[in-house]
Amino acid sequence: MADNQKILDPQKCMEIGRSCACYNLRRAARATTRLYDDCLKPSGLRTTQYSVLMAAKLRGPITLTKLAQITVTERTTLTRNLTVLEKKGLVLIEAGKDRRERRVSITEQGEEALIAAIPLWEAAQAHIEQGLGRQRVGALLGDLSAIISISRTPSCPPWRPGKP
Amino acid sequence: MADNQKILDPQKCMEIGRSCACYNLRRAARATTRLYDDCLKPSGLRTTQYSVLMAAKLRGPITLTKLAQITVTERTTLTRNLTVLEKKGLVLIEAGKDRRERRVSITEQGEEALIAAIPLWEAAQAHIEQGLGRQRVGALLGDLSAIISISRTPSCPPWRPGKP
DNA sequence: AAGAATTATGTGTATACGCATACAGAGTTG
DNA sequence: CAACTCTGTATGCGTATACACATAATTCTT
Repeated sequence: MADNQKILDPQKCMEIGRSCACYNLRRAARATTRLYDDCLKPSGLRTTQYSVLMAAKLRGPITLTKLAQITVTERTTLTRNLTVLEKKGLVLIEAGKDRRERRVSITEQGEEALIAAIPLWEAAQAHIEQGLGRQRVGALLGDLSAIISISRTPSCPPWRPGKP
Repeated sequence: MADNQKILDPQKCMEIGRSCACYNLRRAARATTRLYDDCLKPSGLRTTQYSVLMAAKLRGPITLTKLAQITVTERTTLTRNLTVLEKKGLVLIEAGKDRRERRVSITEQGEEALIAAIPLWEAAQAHIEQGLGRQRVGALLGDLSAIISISRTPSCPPWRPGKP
């Protein structure tokens, strides 16, 4: 089987499009984001903001880097996402003992925003669970966790040059 | 069960964070995107660009709106994504008979980019399939398709005001 | 055929995302 | 303590995402 074909086999392309984990995860993420964003609209929060806020609530005062690891977000992305929440007064960002650190915590106003958002989130989540079935949703969540772990494992060596 | 609590139950928050379909889909999408982007790096294509290019290849000359539906992307987002590919000379965008339409097709250079990218994509995909198992990947793909359909179904009525 | 409704697309604005790079504080070593 | 390294963040840049709104071309109505 010659790997480096000069001509693109339509059959193969079809199969690639159908089976690509990343493509389909991104499509599904976009679709669900629109649903959740739409449901959350009355709260003034977007899904991303809701998620970060919830993580800040749960993990209490936490450093940027740790919060980024939990949410599988680039540190630099999280920095800017948090800026939005800080401007809205929903989170507090302050220096820790180690003055390099920035510790994130939820504010009173942030908690109120969450309280308002939770029933809206429940509607979106219920829509998914009713459509797919709770069991399948559970299986999906397990697969997603596994996918995250696997994606973080830096195999795929020939194409991950790293730092020489 | 009082729905509108004044206090956030940590237990409940934990459960929400663990079970939110959107949050976990987005996390997984970010994780896989980094893996695929990393593998695709030698080709000069990002995952998004690779996917759009592949769709353009498969669907031949196709209008923006239809391509947007297939890729589950906002039309306006796709417009800008295509601009990047057009600047690189990988796609051609031209008016159709109906002069409102913009028809997208892949160029010769675009096909060459795909040919170079496919083995890199295969490495990323193989990494996922080896880690999760082909069967579980298959189940996941099915769930993702279902999630997309469900998310597009505009139930969730009280929170989708629509146009009055 | 003039006007209305519909369809296909583009722009302004704002958020979300991440790589490369820079910098500042903390720890380590001579 | 000076120099080096390591760690935690921030900034510059470019791409990705989508809503609200605007525009142009087609189709429908009367």
